[in-house]
Amino acid sequence: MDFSPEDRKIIEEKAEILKAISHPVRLCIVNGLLLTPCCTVNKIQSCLGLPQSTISQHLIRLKNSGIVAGDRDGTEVKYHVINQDVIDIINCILSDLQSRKLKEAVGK
Amino acid sequence: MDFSPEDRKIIEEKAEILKAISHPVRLCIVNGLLLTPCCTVNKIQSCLGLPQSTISQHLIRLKNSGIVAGDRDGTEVKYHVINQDVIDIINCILSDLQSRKLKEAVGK
DNA sequence: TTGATATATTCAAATATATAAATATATGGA
DNA sequence: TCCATATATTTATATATTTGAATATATCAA
Repeated sequence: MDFSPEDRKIIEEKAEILKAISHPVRLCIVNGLLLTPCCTVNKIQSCLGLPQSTISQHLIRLKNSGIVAGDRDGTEVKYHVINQDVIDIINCILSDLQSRKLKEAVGK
Repeated sequence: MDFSPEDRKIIEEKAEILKAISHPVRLCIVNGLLLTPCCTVNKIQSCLGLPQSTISQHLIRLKNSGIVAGDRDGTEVKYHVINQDVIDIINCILSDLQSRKLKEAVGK
């Protein structure tokens, strides 16, 4: 168990990704964006019931970490997840919650 | 995309796990413990070249988050990973690094 | 241009985290 | 018991993060 500078760099990059999704609000946002891609800030805000600036700041954090990307559509910006590690991690640890959500969606 | 209190609780718990492994030193420790289980604090310390108290504190953080457990063996304490989510996540995002390490180990 | 809506940015305050030296505790052997 | 080794805890300091109000910007329509 010994790490080269290259190994350490990989570990630091992965740690940065984990840190970006390790906040409940951001994990919620990313999980939501996987279930319902192309949400706007407004939609996310009304789901989570937090101030607009708080949501915006979390989204920018996620964008700066390369986890989400936003496409402007008129006055709105639609976000979606672009990082495969994050997709894998969430499919891994939130699969139960996700499949339950999908069932609910079908039930409607 | 709407979350019940139960969903939120799940998300908070998972976020807590992610946060615990989102620090480079702790990610390094956990990754190392998966490759080489039952390391002592001393061994981890000499691998990472950090003060003993720093390593100990990170290990305690990991223990308090339910990610590792330590077994005392005389004066030593041997740690290993006990959290399946964490095992899955690391197998997911550090598989390249891990398989390289395993090859190196075989090559010796 | 003006107004309405959506999103981003700035700012200050509160809170949390990371670090390492110093110290304390635990264990086993002489 | 006393000593050596290993690990845990305390403490102080530095740094980072989170929050939301206030403000700024962007886009479109009238």
